Amino acid sequence: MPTAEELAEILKVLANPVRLKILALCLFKERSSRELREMLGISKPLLINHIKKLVNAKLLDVRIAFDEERMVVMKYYKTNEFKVVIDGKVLEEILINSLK
Amino acid sequence: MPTAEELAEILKVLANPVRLKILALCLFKERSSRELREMLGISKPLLINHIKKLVNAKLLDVRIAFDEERMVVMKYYKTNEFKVVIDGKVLEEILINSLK
DNA sequence: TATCTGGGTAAAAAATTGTTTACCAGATAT
DNA sequence: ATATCTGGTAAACAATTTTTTACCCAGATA
Repeated sequence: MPTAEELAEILKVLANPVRLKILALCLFKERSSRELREMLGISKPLLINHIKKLVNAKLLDVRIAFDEERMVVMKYYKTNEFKVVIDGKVLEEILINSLK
Repeated sequence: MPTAEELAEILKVLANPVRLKILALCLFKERSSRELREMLGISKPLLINHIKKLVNAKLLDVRIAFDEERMVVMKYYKTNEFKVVIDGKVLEEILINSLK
């Protein structure tokens, strides 16, 4: 049973087309930073900024792997399974929580 | 089948605690501007601003009534029935639309 | 040496949102 | 006349979010 503030917070993370596309792209297979950048056509700091927010909200998972051959740490992103619903039932819960 | 931009737009309207509370308060009965202002403790222009966005997104309905006795136009707000879902299935649709 | 890859960050600019202040009309009441 | 109520709006200011620019590391390659 979320409060209006809590629900708004997660919706704020989802309410961005770039972040929705990142989640869509990492839905079936994990993607590297570079892959995402090329598919979305956005700058590195911008992608990292969006990824931060998604990881922070636990919508996106990170797997850190060490490439033995190239001696490089790699990060792979994959969308976490989630389901956010906003309907009358959820609003009713908010109403009850705000009255309390 | 929404695009990432379309879904983000409606989520942006929902991603605000005040607007979620307005929808919750107008869920079971229609409310006047004054009622909402007193229950939420916010200023008139601020309430109207939030209401505008909700009505614009078709999440909130307005009924305009003329009070014969007091010769005053009254507006009553009621939450429209809706259900917004964000999950793997929706993200998959976004993925297909963005590839197209 | 210079450039590429991988991983970033910090700060500033740009754009969007949220909120306040001040004002409008029309009718009623003091 | 002054103040209340209903319904607003328009402009300014504040705060947040998005995006860019510039910089950092290390290791491999030309």
